[in-house]
Amino acid sequence: MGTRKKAALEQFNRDNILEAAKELFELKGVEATTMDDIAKHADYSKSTIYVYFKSKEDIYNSIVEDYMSILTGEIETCIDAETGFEDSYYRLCECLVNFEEKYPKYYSSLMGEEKMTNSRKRTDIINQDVGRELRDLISSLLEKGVKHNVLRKDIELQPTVLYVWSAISGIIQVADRKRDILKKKVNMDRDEYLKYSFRTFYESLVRR
Amino acid sequence: MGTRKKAALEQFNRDNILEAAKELFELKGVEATTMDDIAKHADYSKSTIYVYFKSKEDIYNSIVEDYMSILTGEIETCIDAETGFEDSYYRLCECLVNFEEKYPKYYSSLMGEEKMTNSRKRTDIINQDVGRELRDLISSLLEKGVKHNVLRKDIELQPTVLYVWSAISGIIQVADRKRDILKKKVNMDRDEYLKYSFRTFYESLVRR
DNA sequence: TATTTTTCGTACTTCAAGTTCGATTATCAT
DNA sequence: ATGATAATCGAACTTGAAGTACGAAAAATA
Repeated sequence: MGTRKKAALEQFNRDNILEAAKELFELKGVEATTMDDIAKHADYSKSTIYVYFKSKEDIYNSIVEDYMSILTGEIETCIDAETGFEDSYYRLCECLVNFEEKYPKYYSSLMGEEKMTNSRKRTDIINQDVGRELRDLISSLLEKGVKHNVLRKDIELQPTVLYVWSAISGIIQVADRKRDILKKKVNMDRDEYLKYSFRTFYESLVRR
Repeated sequence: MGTRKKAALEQFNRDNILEAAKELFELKGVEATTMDDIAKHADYSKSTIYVYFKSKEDIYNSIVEDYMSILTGEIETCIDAETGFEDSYYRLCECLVNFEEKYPKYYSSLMGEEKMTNSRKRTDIINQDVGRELRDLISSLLEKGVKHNVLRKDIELQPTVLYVWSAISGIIQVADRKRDILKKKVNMDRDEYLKYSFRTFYESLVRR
């Protein structure tokens, strides 16, 4: 078999397995899904699974990487749009919110939490490859703000990239986890709260 | 034995076990610590451990609750101090930073992340008991701001409690996890970055 | 058809959580 | 002190899942 076809076939198998795993993770949760489950559902023998992935964590990480590039793509279209700073900012927020709604299971992994295991070995892919793209995107968002002269003059670009990222993702996380409290104590639904928070946060960035 | 003495003894045993578990969790990580390890190190038989705690997760959660009340206490002294809004705000930030430095292993659990397991059953204790205290403390911080007329007039108290909490904890989390990037790309050490972020964020709250 | 590669199936190993239960030891009430 | 009650021990056991081993079967290739 040509190496070309062979590689494609390998990719096909990997994708099948990942697809099956995604479905099960979604359905029963990551912990509750066993390698036997995945094998059965993907229609491979367990041995074959272990040919393509060296561990369950390996599978999980591959899925996270997939989602990471999807998210990066979506953010790119938000920020690259031909609009001003304010509009792009809100689009970015919206994009992250939508993503968190669609893939709550993966959101925290993507936002830089530990991977599956509690081991301290942090995979560098997110921090260095795809993460890089993200930082560049936010950086170009901020540059819009500079160009249109709406950013506060004392804003420094590089640290603000991380600052914006961390605050927005923190806000979304809490909005998800404290739904009850939002409802009961704050008397707001999640969307209202998010809108309010993003708007308030916006004020920390722009001239008034 | 009087029920009084008996209860005290039970507490004593529980505390011993928790103490041993804390040490091992610190030393080798939570996942890597087995129940046998804990039993041996605490000098009880495994059966006895299971008399006092129904699972490893139970132990972990108890430890988290301990730290939660420690943290709440520390925040209380920060905010109750006889100082103005700005000062209390920075004290709160500092307090959280210190805590994250001292107990990085527990920080994310305290901040509302999932517990040990990936199960969706969220323990309500944090959300309803101790979490309540925290929200009250931040609420009283904000009231200081209102009283001294430094808060923006369009700030609504209740949602802002969560807003402040989520942004601050997000900032600290990222500052910890992206140390490398801070150093290499932003050219700032963690403390500088935190100072910068807290100051910038402060601007989203106050009149200018 | 012969050879090599991939997949399969089954049984195995390992490891840790949690259980069982009879034996042992400590506590207490009389 | 002694017999009853309760707490602890220890050691073997069960369960469940990750990951491995390996020969048999099937598929692709030459």
